[in-house]
Amino acid sequence: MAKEKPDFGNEEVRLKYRHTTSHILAQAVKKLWPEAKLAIGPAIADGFYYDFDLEHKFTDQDLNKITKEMKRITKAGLPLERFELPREEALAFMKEQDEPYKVELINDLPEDEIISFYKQGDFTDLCAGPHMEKTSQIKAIKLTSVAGAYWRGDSDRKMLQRIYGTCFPSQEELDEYLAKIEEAKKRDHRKIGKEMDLFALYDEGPGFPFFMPNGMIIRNELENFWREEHRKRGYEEIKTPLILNEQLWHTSGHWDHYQDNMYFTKIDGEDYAIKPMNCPGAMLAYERKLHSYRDLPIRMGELGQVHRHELSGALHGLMRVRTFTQDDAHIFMLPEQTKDEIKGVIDFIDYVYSLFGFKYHIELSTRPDDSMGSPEEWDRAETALREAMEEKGLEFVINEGDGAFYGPKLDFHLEDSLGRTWQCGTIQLDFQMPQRFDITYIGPDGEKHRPVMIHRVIFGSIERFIGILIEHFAGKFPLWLAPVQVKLLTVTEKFAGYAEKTAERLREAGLRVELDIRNEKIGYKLREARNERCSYIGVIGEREAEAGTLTVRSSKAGELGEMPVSEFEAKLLKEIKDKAV
RNA sequence: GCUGGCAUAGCUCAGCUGGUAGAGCAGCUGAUUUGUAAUCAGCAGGUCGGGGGUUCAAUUCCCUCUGCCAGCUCCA
Repeated sequence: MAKEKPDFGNEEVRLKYRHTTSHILAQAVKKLWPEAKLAIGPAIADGFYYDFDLEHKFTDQDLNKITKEMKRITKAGLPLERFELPREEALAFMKEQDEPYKVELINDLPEDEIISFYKQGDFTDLCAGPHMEKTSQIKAIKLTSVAGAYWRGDSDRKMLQRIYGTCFPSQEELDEYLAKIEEAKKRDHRKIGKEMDLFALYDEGPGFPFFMPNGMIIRNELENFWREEHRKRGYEEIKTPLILNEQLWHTSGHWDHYQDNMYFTKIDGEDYAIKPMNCPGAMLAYERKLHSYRDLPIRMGELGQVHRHELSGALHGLMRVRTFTQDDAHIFMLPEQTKDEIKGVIDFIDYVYSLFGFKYHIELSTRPDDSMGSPEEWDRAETALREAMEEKGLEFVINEGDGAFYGPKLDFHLEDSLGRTWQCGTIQLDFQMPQRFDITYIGPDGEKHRPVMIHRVIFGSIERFIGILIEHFAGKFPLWLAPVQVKLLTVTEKFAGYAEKTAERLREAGLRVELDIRNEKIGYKLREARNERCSYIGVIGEREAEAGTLTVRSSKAGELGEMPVSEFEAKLLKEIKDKAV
């Protein structure tokens, strides 16, 4: 029975397979360290893990030892047998086994839940299942790492040891997976950022990235694009200060709800804060004058640099930093304009992400524990976001309790090279700030009314977005973003004159051109130019100098052969104009 | 912040159980004038992340701080 290879294309089968392997991991650990206490061990996206509470710290050698024991268990071909117990017996059983975490899990199960166990050989685990029939169905196992993880994901609880692993129905598939991970690591934006000299982080400023000339090119192009697209969509742009006085942050609610993430300073003995968000500044900008209902919606954009105190362990290249620039905007509108504005922003985000070929998923983050405002206001805001999504026919997952303290939000998540997702775009609906700042517009009735407000970003943070771009394109950026669009290489120094003239012409046309007229072999210069990920390489020798041509190679399309400079120039300008990827 | 690991030249890395450091690439100098992924030679480059301790002697052992990596927590 069930001797055929499991269908790994089927998610249920895959999860079942890996869940069974996590039980085998637990069995092996219990065999080697009987005093280990079992927590939980689910299957996850690319594998599985199991959490243990154990005095002994697992080492890499231990992982090898455990793997050996796991292989012994799979060879033994133990059947997995399910059985159920009434609540009291289940508790007694786990108490007898001295598994306090399992006891806690059982205690927290709903009254009417059937409590089931799976037994393989001398090992039994509390588990809802399902599982494979026999341990021998598990073929290729790799334990990948050990890391700390809080019991029940609660940082106030004990930290356990988590062993991560993965498994496949064949060694070939496992090897293929591991090779893919190795490949993906080469796309790491921290590595490419260093290789292409885009940005740098120094011990002098952990989480405070420096942008180098090549990185600034990408950044400036993105910002130019951002301004142009916002202009088209009826946004105006402002810039608000980095430092504002303490009182403002009391008014906004940041003092009460966001203080742990803020930096503070004193000026002339008065308390000031460095802004962690741009909204309070935008509120002041809005209320500088009276607004008529005819003026709404007002879409006020700002490339606003914020500073947030992130925990040191959370920092990650450009993806998670302590200062970043949000491509922020605050939309002030009539209540009845809410849904259309939300839809407009959804379309805007989709337009930008699609331009780069990004895949993304959307989450609706709801009311957090520490929030401002009434449940009714939150319901109203969540409903508006939900309905806008539903009317657009878009799928989303609910991220319970992850909203901002002032309102719920739609989060747009992009993937890095290893498939980790990062929140980039977000649309947040806010009924709180308008009240707190008492901002108004004059309605048709001549009375003051309260506008509704949206906070939204498209890139999210320029820094994080650049990180995602680097990994997505592995440094081979679309031409319009590429730091070096063209590099001209001479075969010998004799052709330096023609090369310089050509470079001058292309620069004149607006292209970013570098020139390599060094006295080196063409193969050497070519190799260097390719390593620098120049978009186009133009080789210039005797033939080209005579014919007024270039021999062109594209970083994406390979050899393109010889072409007239005019044709080359037109081709590149079109590619830039089209923002081709 | 927490758990574990790591920190040697600009970069990538060697350096067994303690005896004050080495390679490749990059850089500089010279020669080579070259047609699609590395021409040759020479030179220079490091108080071995910071501080403290043990020792006759510490890059190596211990403590501590800082930073980095993976994960957790948190989040754009």
